[in-house]
Amino acid sequence: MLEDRRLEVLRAIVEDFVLTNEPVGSKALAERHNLRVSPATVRNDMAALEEGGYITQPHTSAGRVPTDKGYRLFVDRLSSVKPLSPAERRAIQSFLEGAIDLDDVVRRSVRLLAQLTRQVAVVQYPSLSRSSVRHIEIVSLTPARLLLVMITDTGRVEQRICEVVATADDQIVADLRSVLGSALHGRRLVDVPATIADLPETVRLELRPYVTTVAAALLEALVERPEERLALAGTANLTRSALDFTDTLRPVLEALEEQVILLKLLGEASDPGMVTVRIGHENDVDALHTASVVATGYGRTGAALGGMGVLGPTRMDYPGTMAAVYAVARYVGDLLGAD
Amino acid sequence: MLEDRRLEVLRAIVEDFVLTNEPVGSKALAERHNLRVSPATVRNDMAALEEGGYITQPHTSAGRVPTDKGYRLFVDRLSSVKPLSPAERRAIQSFLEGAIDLDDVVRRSVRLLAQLTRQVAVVQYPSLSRSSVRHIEIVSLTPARLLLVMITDTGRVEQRICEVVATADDQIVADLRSVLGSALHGRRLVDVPATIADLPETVRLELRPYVTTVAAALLEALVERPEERLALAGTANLTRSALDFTDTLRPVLEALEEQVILLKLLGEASDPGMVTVRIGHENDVDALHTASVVATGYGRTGAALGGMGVLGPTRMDYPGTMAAVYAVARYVGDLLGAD
DNA sequence: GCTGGCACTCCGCATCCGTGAGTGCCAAGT
DNA sequence: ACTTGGCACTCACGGATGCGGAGTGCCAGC
Repeated sequence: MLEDRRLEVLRAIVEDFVLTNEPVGSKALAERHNLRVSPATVRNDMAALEEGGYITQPHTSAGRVPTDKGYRLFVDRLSSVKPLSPAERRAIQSFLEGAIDLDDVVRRSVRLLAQLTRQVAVVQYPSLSRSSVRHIEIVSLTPARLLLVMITDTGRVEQRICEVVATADDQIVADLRSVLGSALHGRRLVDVPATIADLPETVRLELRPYVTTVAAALLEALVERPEERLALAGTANLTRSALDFTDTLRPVLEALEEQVILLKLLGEASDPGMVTVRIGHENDVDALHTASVVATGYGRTGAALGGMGVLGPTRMDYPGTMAAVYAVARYVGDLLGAD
Repeated sequence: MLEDRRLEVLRAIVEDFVLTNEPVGSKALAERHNLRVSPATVRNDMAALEEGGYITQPHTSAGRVPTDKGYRLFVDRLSSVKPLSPAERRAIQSFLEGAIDLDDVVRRSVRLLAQLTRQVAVVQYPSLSRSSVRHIEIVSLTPARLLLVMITDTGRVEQRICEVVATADDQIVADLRSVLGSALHGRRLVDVPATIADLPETVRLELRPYVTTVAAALLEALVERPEERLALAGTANLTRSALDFTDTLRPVLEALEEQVILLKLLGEASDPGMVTVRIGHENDVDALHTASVVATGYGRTGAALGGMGVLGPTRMDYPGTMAAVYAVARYVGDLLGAD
């Protein structure tokens, strides 16, 4: 009973603080939420919560503010999923359905997410390593220069130019195409290196050097570029919450320019259907110690195509944000999965 | 003689203000730059310059600050081109030479530009409309679904999925490929619509519906997407100069998310070898009235592949920025032109 | 037309309350 | 064992005040 009320107080603090961005005091709390107890009682509970490290006061005799730990408890135990309104769902659907290709899907998703949450949104392109080869094309640009184009089942197109030692005539290019095509078609990208390793030995002698070179180029493309692509939107939303420049905003903007960091944020949360939240110091990147990340994966359960999520101040509407991220990820997953 | 000194004073004001970000007064000016006249004289000149609208004072009895008009005069008549140091040139070259493909070139350029200028950098991908077709590929995904891939001479790859009414067997796909390939190979993209308009009539009856559909899809891809791609970097640099949030930074960040706006900024300055500067209110976008844009085109003179540039506060090191933009554009142009 | 001198303006900074919101603690009530 | 009202205390915030200094405009003299 007592414990229950304390949690209720914490929830009230979080909700009020998220709403007003001002430290919340005992009196206002007792009034606005019908806690049916006096401010004095609330004060006692607050003292206990502060003792436990869930809230803190910016300075003596100011209201209380949730700590990272407080938000964590809120997210884990106190927040109920806030379903989107039918209007929102329809908006998502219709907005995404207008997309004409993969690029467009990703760009639309990221903008949508940024608008819905009023935060910074990040969407990862379908991961190469998790998709498989739909088609391989080889085009000769000049006799000694080949262009390899690889198309994945998610619609991603990767290209790479490759120099061959001797000139390759049309027959050779055609042969190369068929050799690679039949060897790789349908393979998952992670399996490609193993598959092409001993490919040269299986072809006639004349073709061997070409296959070797092309295989090497392909390998290089796959290794040198586990580089996943990302789309970003809504950075302007950062100005909504950040209060000072050099301490808060700059480091975050800098972090957002680092693909590696962003990928890390998304990567650890890649299970579709499961929205993960990382709050403040739970982010191991220093620059993001005052930020929270709400992320999930999209695609088939157990085999995510990529991740998406939003980043905002710890003071954030978690239920709403989580709902939005979840919903968009689902739609995008359906859209790309159906292909 | 008199006129000369006034200009010299203006230059000194601009240089000092860019350096210190503080209104500059007559005394400091007379000391730091060897003008060989007394502060009082400088004051007279300043009064004249203010009269002419080149400088202004934030409040009575503060130093002077250049106006947009003042910067304009400075850029047009007072700034000498500041050549990059050999070290910088080498850095640019080696940094760009590591690029492995078009995407990489663009990404590297934009980061490089942001670092060199410490501003926000924008680079446009080689414009579709100005490049020509190197190769067209058609892949059948499912019998009724074709994937069109178009590769341009700048290395850009555009793709589009296309549904055909009846199923297309391998023979048909091969025919389609050869018809389109021979019709379009080497054509400039702007000429493609005209070329494919009457293509259906030239092929055997059986093939006609397919050609019609595919041609329509291609057209759609070209029309619906004059959409040029852009890369952006260095937004964190905005925090260096902007002083308040909602009035300065937010609108700029918002503007930066609008492709259309960015393209406009670059588009008007697309002549390679010619660096254009747009200062403050010369930008017709309201949000950028306190910003300056330094831009140029890259590629062959008279036939630019795309634009690139940086955006920063009007209080900016114009000579240095212009030199950097110019240099990077040249290298990128060479790199892509050589292909 | 340049220069020194002088009075003037006004920003920035520090200082100084007064106010009020909010707290912690305690003693009394249930 | 909780809850409650009362009370003294703390401290950020905002407005008022005062001061120093940088910078200006103007004028008279060189």
